Amino acid sequence: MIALQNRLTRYSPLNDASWAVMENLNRQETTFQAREDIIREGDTADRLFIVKRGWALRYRMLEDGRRQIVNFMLPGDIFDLQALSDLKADHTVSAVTTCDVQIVDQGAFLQTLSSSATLAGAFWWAAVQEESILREQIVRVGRLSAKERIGHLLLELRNRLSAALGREQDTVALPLTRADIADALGLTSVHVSRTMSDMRRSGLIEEDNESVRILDKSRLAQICHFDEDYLHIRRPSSPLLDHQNSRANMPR
Amino acid sequence: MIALQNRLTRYSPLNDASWAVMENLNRQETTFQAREDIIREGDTADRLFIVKRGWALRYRMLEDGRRQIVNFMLPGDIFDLQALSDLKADHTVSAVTTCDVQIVDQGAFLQTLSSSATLAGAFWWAAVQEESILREQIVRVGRLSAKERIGHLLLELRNRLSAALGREQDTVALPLTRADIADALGLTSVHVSRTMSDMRRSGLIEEDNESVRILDKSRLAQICHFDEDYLHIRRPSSPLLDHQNSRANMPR
DNA sequence: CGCCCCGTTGAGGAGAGTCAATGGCTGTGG
DNA sequence: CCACAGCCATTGACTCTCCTCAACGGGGCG
Repeated sequence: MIALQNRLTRYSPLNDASWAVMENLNRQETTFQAREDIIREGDTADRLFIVKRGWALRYRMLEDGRRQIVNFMLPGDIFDLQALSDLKADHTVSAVTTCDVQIVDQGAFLQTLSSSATLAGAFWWAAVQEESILREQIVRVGRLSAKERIGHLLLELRNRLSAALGREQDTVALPLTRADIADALGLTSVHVSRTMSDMRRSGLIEEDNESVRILDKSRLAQICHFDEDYLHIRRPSSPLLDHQNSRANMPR
Repeated sequence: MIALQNRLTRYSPLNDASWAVMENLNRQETTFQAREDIIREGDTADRLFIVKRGWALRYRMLEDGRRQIVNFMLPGDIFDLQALSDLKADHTVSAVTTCDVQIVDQGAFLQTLSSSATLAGAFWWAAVQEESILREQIVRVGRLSAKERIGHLLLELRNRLSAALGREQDTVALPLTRADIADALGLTSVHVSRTMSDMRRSGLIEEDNESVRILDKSRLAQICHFDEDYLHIRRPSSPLLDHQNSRANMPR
């Protein structure tokens, strides 16, 4: 709940009425077990999902067994907002940990957009950020070395989790195996293991029981070409968010 | 014009009124020369762009000179729709060839969405497809070999250009250097050159003066794990597109 | 004509992959 | 309570894809 609240109010405050509307969407909350599929390739994209607790990830599988993780969904993240289209999903989303997910169908979503411009703005921001994360993932996988990719991902997760929690954290619970990290970064689990060991030895990170501590955020960011402002988006005064009078037809 | 028409009417026909609205947006059309920047890193994202003629590309530059091309914009493509947020752009868009670009500001865009649900739907679809292309790029760069990446990209461009032209084409003009292809795929121009020479020798493609001919689409698709249905999205009957009565606040 | 950009090719090197073995941890069942 | 299976992280040895550096040649253009 806190995570979603932080997410939705990140760019503009929500009044009580808007919040009440959100609460109202709460009817269909489902818990998925770790490794359980939330969306399967081929499912029709006619609902959107909000992570209340736990982690999920989106991946695509090749016929020969290769897997590419496209992105991670953390508490407070709204996903398949963009995909909402009644098309068949071309990827699978599955739970990393036990995961409480709020499922919102199209109708309810459209109602929500109609009833609150503030909420509509919040959803819009979530979508903008989602695409920004995809672009960053392309740069990471396409042009960074193994060490840079890992550090860069850790910093992104650190920042996103800090935002969800509402306070800066340098130690983050990381419920991922080496194979998960490898499949997200276009590497192998063996090489991820080697590289993270190096990073530990060189004093960049510490690891302890499924959690990682970033020892020197600025140094790591510099090494990995991580833009410290990335996702630290301050609220601009956008007509998109304040367009009470010109109600658009297009959701989102 | 044909390209944009094909794009906008891909999923649902446009009536004359909607089309008139589109024409009306035509006021601010700009021509960019090859290599000229259309959007610079740091620019405020307060306009959207429609490619009328030519190619453009979006890239991110690292301080040490590495470049990652995030995606290509072809005739008919609408871009920065998703980014529309008054944030500072974290990437640059520049023209590949001489490029006619229609620039639409936020106000005009919102007006358009309000005035035509059909157009709103068309824009929505463009956004869905844009994100789908980004996800595909992640899989390509993350998990495919050099040969697979190149073939996969060629097939995507072939299909997108065919859609823009309104008929299937196996020979496509490819105004990209080896370095461009390399920076899109996370390779070096030397290796792209070598690999494409191999592909020519093994009878997968032919090249002639800035254009590529795909000799056996099915075989190439199989080799590269390219989903032939990718982007061949048929129009589903989505409430999102027919929601005349519940006008949403959120643009797009 | 000469410059520059681009594609190509060769030689050698490096980063990441493959295969395989080991050891720790956890869960389970006798 | 212990034995064993299964999963995961780690490490070593070796391989291979892709990179780096460099040279050469063709074509466009001033």
